[in-house]
Amino acid sequence: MRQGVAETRESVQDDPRWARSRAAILKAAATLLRQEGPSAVTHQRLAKQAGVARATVYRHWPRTEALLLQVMAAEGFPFFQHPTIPIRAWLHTRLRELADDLAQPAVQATTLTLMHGALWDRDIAAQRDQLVGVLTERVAAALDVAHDAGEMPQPPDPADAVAALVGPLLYRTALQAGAVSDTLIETLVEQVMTGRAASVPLDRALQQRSVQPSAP
Amino acid sequence: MRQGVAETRESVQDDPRWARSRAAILKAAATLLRQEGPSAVTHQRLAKQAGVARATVYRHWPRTEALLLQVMAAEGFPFFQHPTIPIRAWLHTRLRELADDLAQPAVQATTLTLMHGALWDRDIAAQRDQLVGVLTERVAAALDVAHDAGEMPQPPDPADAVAALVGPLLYRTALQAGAVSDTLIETLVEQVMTGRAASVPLDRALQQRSVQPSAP
DNA sequence: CAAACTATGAGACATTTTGTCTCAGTGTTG
DNA sequence: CAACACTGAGACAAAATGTCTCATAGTTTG
Repeated sequence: MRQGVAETRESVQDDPRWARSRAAILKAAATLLRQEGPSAVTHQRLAKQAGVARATVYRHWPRTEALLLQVMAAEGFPFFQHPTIPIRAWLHTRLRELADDLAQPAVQATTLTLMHGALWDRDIAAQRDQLVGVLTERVAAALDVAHDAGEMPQPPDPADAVAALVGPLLYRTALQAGAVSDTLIETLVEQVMTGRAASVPLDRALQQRSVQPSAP
Repeated sequence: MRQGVAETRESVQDDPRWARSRAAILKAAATLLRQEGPSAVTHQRLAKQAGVARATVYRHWPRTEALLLQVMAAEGFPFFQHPTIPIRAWLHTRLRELADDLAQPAVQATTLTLMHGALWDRDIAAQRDQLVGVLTERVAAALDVAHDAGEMPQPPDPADAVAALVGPLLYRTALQAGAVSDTLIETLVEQVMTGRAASVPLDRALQQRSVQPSAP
């Protein structure tokens, strides 16, 4: 970028004009994604929405895919951190936070665009894998705490536990288009914490993990 | 359609040429969706892929959105039919079928496009609601059978049960990008059938059901 | 403060894509 | 065989896309 001249100061861009444009475009991208979906995130629409010139959008993000990825990555993931005992109560609170977050249209837009786009875009798939990895690690840590505290008989497979806890929230939010009740959360926590059913000796759950996108 | 002349024979189109073109375009749409995603499903790409003229694609589907919806609706939903006792075993087999289906790239493409597109397209949202409705009804029927057979202490809320059963499969398939193990299925079935945790007297689960798309 | 930078806005420009239309050719039906 | 209807090929205007130039103005440096 930057007027064709090679970068002078590393890759850090501290020019306030550049930062302003970047912020405006990012905000515009988030708005367009939320209101009309990824297909509305074009350089032309972005320029109009952000109040900048079309060329400026091209200078910042030659490819809109990278911009969309930036929007999805910007969210961060402040959930399931710092487990405390009893884990049941902690889990309930965290799942409630996540459910409230997933109730927001903007979050639904980024989450589903991430899941959807990962099927065909290698970079989006990497972003998705990273998010899933973080989430699994945090829940695994919490389950360890619970087991150490004697709150669980046998620690389940972390990946399975995350699927059993978060999967229903996703289903309720994205497919049933409804609110997550505290009753549902309570049921899920109790089910997972009780550690019902078979343990996982040779679990083939993640055997084909992290598949690459593109045509099969 | 049809050369500008008003429709002569209702809306049924039995001309073999028309049927051939339609089938070729539908097949092309499914292929493009699976391999490159919804953004690749344009009239131009469809024409090339289907081996028909561009004008023909416009004649059949002036809007590609309707075509995509057709592709997603064409799948049907042959799952969770005809419950038999014991429901545990029946549920296990049905969930295995669904998981195997969800493992296919083509099914992932249509399913996630349905969830994703429903956020901004009213028609897609309707299609999604219909799918969810059918699924919930079938599982509810199965749970009734289980309860009548004394297999379950207290019948859970059907919507919650579906979320608890199918949600994890979706999470494993679409986010963790992994295979669904029989162990996971067994765990899920056991958790739901045991009817652990609070019953659902005044469940607010689906209070904001079937929200309309478009900008918030 | 003044000069050297550097991102921006506005627009030109060629190219591609999109949507609509016409018309001759041909498969289909009666 | 004759009337009908869909298709393919292409023309066409409009819109979108990607790249470029240059004057202007905001920013940093001396």
